[in-house]
Amino acid sequence: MKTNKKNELRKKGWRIGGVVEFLDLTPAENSIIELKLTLGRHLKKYREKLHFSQSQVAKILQSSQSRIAKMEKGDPSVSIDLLIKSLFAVGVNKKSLAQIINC
Amino acid sequence: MKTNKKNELRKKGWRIGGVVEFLDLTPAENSIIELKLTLGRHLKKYREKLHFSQSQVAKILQSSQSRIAKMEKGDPSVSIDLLIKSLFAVGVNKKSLAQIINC
DNA sequence: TGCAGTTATGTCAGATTTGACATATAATAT
DNA sequence: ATATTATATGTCAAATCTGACATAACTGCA
Repeated sequence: MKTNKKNELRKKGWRIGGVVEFLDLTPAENSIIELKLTLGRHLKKYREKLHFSQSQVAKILQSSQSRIAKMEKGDPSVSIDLLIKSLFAVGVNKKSLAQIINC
Repeated sequence: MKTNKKNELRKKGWRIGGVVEFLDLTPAENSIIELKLTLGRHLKKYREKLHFSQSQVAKILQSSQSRIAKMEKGDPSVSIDLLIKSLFAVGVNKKSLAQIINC
């Protein structure tokens, strides 16, 4: 992984786990981070397609505007669980989730 | 949702959230539970294909045998995060993850 | 410009998830 | 039958994630 890419992630708050701070991410770690970013991007896409604000989506999800923002921005404090729950809640089904993940 | 199906889930420890204990799950809630069960089943499938024991996989994942068992059994204490991390760690890629989810 | 609506970022107490452990049960071999 | 190895289940302290809140930054618009 290129160092500037890693710095970009670090800037976003990603802690590149403990001892391996200065080593490359494993493929699995990479995939997880990529996946979160992808899911967040698509959440935003769906929300915008529905012409909803983050606050409106937050209400539907019983969450908060700030958390929606974090999801869409790929904040490391957000779990894949929450991202997938949110996508389902805005009407994404298994099939489209699979497409999102595959891309 | 059929009552006996719901009892089956309840037996496994699923709490059918608070007030709606006696109501059907929302489609989103349903999808999440289904997804966890699917991911767990496939984790087991991959592990067995590799001829690994749960303990061996646990070591790779820096987890524990009991948590692997819980993942494979669809225990409600397991997150989608952990399931997906585990699948990646045993060699599943985005494409096959998408296939798993879609099925 | 100032204002209203929206999104971004930081913080934190409470909730959830975690690995680890003990121990039970199941499967397999000798 | 009884070791051995594998899997299942319950518990819990520590780690992580959550909604909520404050507040900053951005966006368009009168």
